[in-house]
Amino acid sequence: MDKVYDHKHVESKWYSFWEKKGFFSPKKTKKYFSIILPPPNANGKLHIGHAMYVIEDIMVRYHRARGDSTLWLPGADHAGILTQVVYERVLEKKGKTRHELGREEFFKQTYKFTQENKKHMYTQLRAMGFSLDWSREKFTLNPDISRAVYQTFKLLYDDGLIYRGDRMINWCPRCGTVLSDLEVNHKEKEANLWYIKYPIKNSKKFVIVATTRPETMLGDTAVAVNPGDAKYKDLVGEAAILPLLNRELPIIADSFVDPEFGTGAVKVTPAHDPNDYEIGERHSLPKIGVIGMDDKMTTLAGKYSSLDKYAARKQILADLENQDLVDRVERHKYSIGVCERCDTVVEPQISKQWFVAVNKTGRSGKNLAKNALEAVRTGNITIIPKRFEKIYYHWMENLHDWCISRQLWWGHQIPVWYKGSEVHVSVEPPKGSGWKQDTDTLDTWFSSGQWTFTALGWGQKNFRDFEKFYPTTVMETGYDILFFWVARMIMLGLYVTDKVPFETVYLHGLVRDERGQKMSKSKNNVLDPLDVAKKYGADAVRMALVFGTGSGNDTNLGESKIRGMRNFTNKLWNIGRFIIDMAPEKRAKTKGSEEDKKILKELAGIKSVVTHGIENYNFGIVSELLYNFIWHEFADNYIEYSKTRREETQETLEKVFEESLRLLHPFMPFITEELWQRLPQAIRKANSIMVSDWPE
RNA sequence: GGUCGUUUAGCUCAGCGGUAGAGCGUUCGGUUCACAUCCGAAAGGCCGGUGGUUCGAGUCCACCAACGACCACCA
Repeated sequence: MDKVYDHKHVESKWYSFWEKKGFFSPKKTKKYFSIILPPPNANGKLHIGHAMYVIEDIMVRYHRARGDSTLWLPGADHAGILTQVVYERVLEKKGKTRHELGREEFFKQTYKFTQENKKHMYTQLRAMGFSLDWSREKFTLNPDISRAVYQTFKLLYDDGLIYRGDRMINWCPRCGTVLSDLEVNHKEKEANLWYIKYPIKNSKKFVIVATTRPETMLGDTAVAVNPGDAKYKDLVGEAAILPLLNRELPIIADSFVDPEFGTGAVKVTPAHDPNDYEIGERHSLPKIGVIGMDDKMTTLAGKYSSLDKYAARKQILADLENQDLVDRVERHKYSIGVCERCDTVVEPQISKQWFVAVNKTGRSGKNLAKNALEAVRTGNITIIPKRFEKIYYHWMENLHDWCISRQLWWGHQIPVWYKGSEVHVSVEPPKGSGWKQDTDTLDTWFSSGQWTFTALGWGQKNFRDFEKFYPTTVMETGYDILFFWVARMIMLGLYVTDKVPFETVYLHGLVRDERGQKMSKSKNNVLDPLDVAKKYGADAVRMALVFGTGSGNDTNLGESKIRGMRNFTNKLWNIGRFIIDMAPEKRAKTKGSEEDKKILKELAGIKSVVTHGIENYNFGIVSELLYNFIWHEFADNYIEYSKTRREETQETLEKVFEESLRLLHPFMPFITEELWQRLPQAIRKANSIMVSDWPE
């Protein structure tokens, strides 16, 4: 054995050994343990956050050693809007647009793009040592998955829980699609608040309204005041004249209006503001769309039509100034919605879209949000750390209907066909001619929300895995997608299968750089998991990611920590060298000295602590204790002690080392396998540490 | 506006009721004898602040402060 451990000669060798032996597939035993890998987006390579999958690998390797029928199922996500945006950027560099390619060709190219990324990502997952069952690999856009997703759509539709309607939605003018509320980020901004004078009909007086968006005034259909506002009491029922267009606007009373804000009078634009939309509904106001889906003013905007909305704003303000209708301007902080994927300012629009009625009880008696809340409240699903349960409740209790249609080309096309006024919802296209399929695609989270059961074969030809491994045992993912994904999986899982999709949700934190800053290319602080794995070994990277971390908290990771863990691999290696390479020729019976008793007692203690720790998701502590035991108890104390009496300590050395390797294997699979294989055959009870029993 | 989290050694973080911990860094001393990716020793903390509960509190409770995150339809 070399003096220094070289992971390069070890890691890839063992991974292909395990894979060839079929160790990643579940054995047939009574107890099941399953985790569905949160599918990484197939539009790039893996980042350090994905390396957190190591937590899943630890659980999976542990349960395999416990003898459970253990499945860890890999897959990749087509990631609808994000992938479309990414591939559009690829096209942009070639000076092309998706419209030049056309829908079919764009889809074809994007598909190819994702398959290439996928292949590369899978290589990366293997390099990290993740013991995934590749024979069951799935892609969210596979035809069989698509069929299953269509079945769910139909179930919900037939149950009255999916509907199509004109609603106020978030529109991204850049992406050209509707976004769900979750896909809109709110940014705090300081902007002008313009106070505009609206003349009162048959009077020389004005009512002054405040707005941050003067261009929307062209779509005003009322002025609203608070019903209890004495200052405007006499105006209610009167009319104001909309400047520039001279439209008559009723002055109405609505309790939404805050008498303390601005002037206490609000312009109402039902077509371009969610609150105004609500007011409009309550008072049956007309809705005049003056901003088009392309962010240019429509023909309803009169002389401003075809101007970009910001250009229109400028012009409108100038025109108002000329008529002396701008009372004053204040600086004002407000929050503005932007597209999560491209940062473009989102425009509220009224548009016909497909929605999931999350708060409604269907004919089946099921209610998505209610049932999903109950599952956690009753403890059928446990969320770790516990504080996220409260966050989950709060979100679920305030859910709005979920818009699931997207005007994208990349995704599952909506399984609805139209012919004239007929609407046909089904998995297969309807028979007969003249039917045209809906051109929209489904929100990517609508399909990934079903991943726990579609990936296991639900609704497909081979659903044996579903019968065995569903509900899955643990869902391990980042807390940042609790709403996007976890909540949707709970809703759809319960709805479709009548069972929880998983028993436990374990949420890990985000990986940040050494100083706690978010990793980003512009800051040049990005750690590529494969780069560091190449440099220090995947074992070291894995250990560094869990060592001394608390669940649900963000973890700061720098190269120095990984280096420290690499040093630990070297320590292990040299312990191995000492025990294996430099074994004494003869052995004597163990006398059972105080030192022997001490190390064996400590070993027994560490076994119990590690077992409990893994069962209770305390990976940070467990890894730290193992590290300290092996280095500071075993190496620094017992091995030092053994040096002067090798013959009578060799047996204990081997025993403690062998068991330590098995305990450490879920964390550092490669080096533990390598060293374990070098131990005397007599003390190894399997042909791989990966399939040997957990130390009892 | 609401909710949640964080605040412990120079840096990054564990610990969450019983005499202050780790990794990295720092200082001093070690070249045969597994490992300098090492060994031995040491310095360094009124565990954010103020009250309270307790025989006993980084550890539980209340309030405060700073930082961070998330949610939210105030023009």
